[in-house]
Amino acid sequence: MIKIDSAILNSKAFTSLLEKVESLTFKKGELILKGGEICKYLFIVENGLLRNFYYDGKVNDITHWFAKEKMIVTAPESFFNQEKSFFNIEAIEDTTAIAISHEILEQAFENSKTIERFGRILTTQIMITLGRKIIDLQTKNAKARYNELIKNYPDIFRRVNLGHIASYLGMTQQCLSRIRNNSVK
Amino acid sequence: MIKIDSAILNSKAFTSLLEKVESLTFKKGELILKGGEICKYLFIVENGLLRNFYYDGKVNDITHWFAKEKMIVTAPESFFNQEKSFFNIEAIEDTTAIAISHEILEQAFENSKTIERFGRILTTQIMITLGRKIIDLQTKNAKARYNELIKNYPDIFRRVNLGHIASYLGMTQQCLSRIRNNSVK
DNA sequence: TTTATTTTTTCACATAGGTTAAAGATATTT
DNA sequence: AAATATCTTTAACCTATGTGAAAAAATAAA
Repeated sequence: MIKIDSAILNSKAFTSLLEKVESLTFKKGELILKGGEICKYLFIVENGLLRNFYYDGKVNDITHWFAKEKMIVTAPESFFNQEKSFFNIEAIEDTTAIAISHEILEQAFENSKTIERFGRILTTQIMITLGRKIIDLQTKNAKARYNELIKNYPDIFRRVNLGHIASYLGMTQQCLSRIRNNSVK
Repeated sequence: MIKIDSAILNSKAFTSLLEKVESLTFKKGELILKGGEICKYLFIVENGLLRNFYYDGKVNDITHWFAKEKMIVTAPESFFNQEKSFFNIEAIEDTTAIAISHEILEQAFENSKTIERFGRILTTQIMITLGRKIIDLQTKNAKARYNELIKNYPDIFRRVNLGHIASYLGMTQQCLSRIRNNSVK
């Protein structure tokens, strides 16, 4: 989960970029991007909650990340390289999001060193966040990962169903349920 | 493991950046960065092999990534934000690496839109690579992760001891040994 | 070469978390 | 409010991988 710094959101270069982009609305449950399609947009959530997820080849869909207010979500590989997407994106709540198209963003990168810089800083922060998630998966057990999430994003538990949270945390829903009922240390 | 595109390495802006930076040499086994220190350099390996790793709080050291020729390694959080490092970096072979200091790189970002762009594209690719690693950890079993690595980086197995590879793959050395001896499907 | 050190394998046993199935809860629709 | 669908918990059982300890093999040092 990556939050965009307010200083960036409010900067001149960024607000002038935002003038050129659409704000889209989605209804709860709406599938915004389907795996196999090319992801046209990078979304910055204004209100609501989006998630991107994929299928593990078997039955399950696995949440890769959530994006609530001021957070960013896209299908990274698909959006930045304009190739078919492995990920799906869906609205978990009624959502309005700024939708920056690949074309507009590439243009902005070309034209503005400041935006290019924002892009670099943003991807750097995402890189760091993903690195932390790898470390958590490799060193923490299910209970500890749960505790971490509830500490940092308690509101997620009010807004998202537990199945999505479980897969985000790298465990089954039954395992999460066990943990929540303290039948696990 | 992130390889820098040759087109970038050979570009004018990049070669002029490289004129300003040092090339350092390390002996096999040398600890280049120790956890708790601030990481001064981003390394691009010319010859040899580096790895960055961390301690899991218990006994084990866990390899986070390897960097062989043309690959890049640093302690991302520490280097980019100039804070204390969670990671260590060590030389697994005698190594020469281009060492780009934070100061020089920040200057280059300021002065050159092209370098800024390289930075953004590089962090974007790292972001995508780390995303893939998360997916692998969540959806593939130990055997499948092993097969993936031996397919993509067979030379690693000749150059790195199996303990480091096992932790990189998110399993114990004993588990890796079992897999290699086909006592696991 | 012998000795010491490090790396890799092997084995018996333990366990966190997965699987399957079903029962309870909560929402949503009619 | 009844009926239907969705979400969450519970429980019994299973399995992939971890743990600890030791043997075997490989590598380095004396």
